[in-house]
Amino acid sequence: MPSFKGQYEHSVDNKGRVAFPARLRKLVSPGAQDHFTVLRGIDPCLYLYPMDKWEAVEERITSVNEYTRRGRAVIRNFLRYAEDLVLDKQNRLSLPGDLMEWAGITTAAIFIGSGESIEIWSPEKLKEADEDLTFESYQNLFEQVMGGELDNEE
Amino acid sequence: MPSFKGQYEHSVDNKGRVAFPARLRKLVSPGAQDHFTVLRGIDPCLYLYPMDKWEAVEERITSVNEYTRRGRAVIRNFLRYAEDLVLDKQNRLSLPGDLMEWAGITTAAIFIGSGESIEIWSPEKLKEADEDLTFESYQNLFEQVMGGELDNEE
DNA sequence: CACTATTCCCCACTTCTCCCCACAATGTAG
DNA sequence: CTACATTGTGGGGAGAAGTGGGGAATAGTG
Repeated sequence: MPSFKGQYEHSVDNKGRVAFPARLRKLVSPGAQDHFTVLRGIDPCLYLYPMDKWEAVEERITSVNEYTRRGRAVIRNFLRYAEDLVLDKQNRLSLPGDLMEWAGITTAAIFIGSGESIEIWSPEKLKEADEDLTFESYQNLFEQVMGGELDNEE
Repeated sequence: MPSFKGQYEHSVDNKGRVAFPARLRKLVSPGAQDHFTVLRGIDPCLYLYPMDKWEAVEERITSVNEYTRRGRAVIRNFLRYAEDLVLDKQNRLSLPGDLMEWAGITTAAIFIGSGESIEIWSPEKLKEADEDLTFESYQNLFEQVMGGELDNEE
């Protein structure tokens, strides 16, 4: 199954709806049935998982030790900002207001295909995050990925 | 399977379409089924991978840990400038507008067979790159890379 | 129960993508 | 040299994708 890839900007209408990019839709497994889960990311953006990929994430989170305060804190703060979504008949998503606000998304959103999941950024926040992404750092990144020095910690 | 080789210039029409060189098409494995992935290169050009070759790249990228900010950044910034393409019925590619713009491709594109992949250059950028690399310095480079220190870094 | 707010389906319109047709240029076989 | 196939190039047009708004059904509130 091919990874999500590419970046696509779409406008958010005043009802909080965003078109889900058609190119990405073609990469969603039919098994996901237009069902997704969004949640806060560890960067200032939202993560969007199609249903079938989300199941793996749930397995990961349920494997966290729930009998420590650290473990409970992670579980609590991970899942409390997660929400299930379904595409409407026009292939749009209604992003929850609190998540949009947290991610700084107002009139436009940028979808970035990131392998197993999709990131949703406000254009402004993405621009900030991109300030330390020069062409040179992209070249280094490229060499890492293609060239072989990928330890799984990276 | 033979390596991609040779160089072919084709015009880009005002819909962003470029003919895929017939000579190269004959070298694409039937398993690729006219499917390709383009992405930014580490020189100011685009890289084009037939599907069967690209799959190995995806395997590498999906092995990166997606639960760290560093890993996320690697995945995001690598895949966001990549896009899947399919040849149309006239054996043409529709290059994405943002990638064309980044590579400076407007009315013409030069395909360069490069082993496992194909490079796509704007004629202007290629000329600049050629001017930076005289034949003499190419001779030295060639000897270094091919003749001697064959570590996988170069 | 009445009132408000929200959700989501449907419709309308614009833009874009891609299929199809056409044709010129090049290559190939007899 | 001629006949025919392949390749490269361009454009028209059907259908898909993106965007916005009206309005019915649903849920939340006092």
